[in-house]
Amino acid sequence: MVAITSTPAALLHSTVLDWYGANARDLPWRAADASPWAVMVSEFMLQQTPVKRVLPAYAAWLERWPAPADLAADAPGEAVRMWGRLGYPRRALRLHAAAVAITEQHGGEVPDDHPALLALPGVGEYTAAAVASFAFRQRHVVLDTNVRRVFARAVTGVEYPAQATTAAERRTATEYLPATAETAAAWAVGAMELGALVCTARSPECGACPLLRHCAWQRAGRPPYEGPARRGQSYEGTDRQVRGKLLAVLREAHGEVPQERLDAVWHEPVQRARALDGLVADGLVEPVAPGVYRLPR
DNA sequence: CAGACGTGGTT
DNA sequence: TAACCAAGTCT
Repeated sequence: MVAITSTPAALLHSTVLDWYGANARDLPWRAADASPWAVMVSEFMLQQTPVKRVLPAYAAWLERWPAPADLAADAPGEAVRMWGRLGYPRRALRLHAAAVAITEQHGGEVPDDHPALLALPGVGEYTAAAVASFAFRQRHVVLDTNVRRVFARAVTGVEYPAQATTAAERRTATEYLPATAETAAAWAVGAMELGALVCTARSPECGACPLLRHCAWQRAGRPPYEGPARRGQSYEGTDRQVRGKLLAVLREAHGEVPQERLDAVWHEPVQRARALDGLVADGLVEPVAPGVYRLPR
């Protein structure tokens, strides 16, 4: 049902809420019994990693560590190992550090206020708002890449948002933030879902979009993106690739690894050494003796 | 604040 | 195929 409303924002809200009610995916972190910790785990994993790849890792993680204290009691290296091939393994380290902070400073319960969430390792503006909104049903601007794209198109009338989040975007998102907490929380997840399923980056399904008639980009004739080339993420031959190969060996080793096993993953010694040093500096790898390494204890 | 930071799927 | 994209954070 669509509510009779008087403002454009309220119309947008009810339209998206109705659409979400009929089209939302049945994701485990949205289940009624998903704990705040489960929501937080999902948010860490979903930072730059697609839902499909997160699903199995999320289930395995929570089975092993159902509460923050469970993870905090384990070695950070175990978090890195469980992270598997989700990518950006520093997130695993930060999630472990967040679990320690929650255990030591918050009695083992994920804090429910935004500033406390923001103070946790690996929790930035988006994740703090997302956990506060999804887990605690609070009223926050939840501005991720999906919501930014929906705003860019439906409100601003351009195909893509700027590379970095601008003050203008935050202003727009704040203007459109529903007044009540429950509606704001529903709007946050609904706008994200719309961006993820319909208003997608590559080929949006405008024909199936509930905002078709309200969309400024549509009204403007869907003009193509004009800004500077959106820089790709080159990977082949980068330190990141070497780090990934090194860490993969450590993850699968379940113990100490001699230098020669690491040397085998990359031919170029200078870059290889730089990558390994970087992993050590980041705390992802621990030197135990000259020429011997392992995941952090 | 631009750039670093993994990995795999899609176009 | 190379480029782009995926619920970002940190420095």
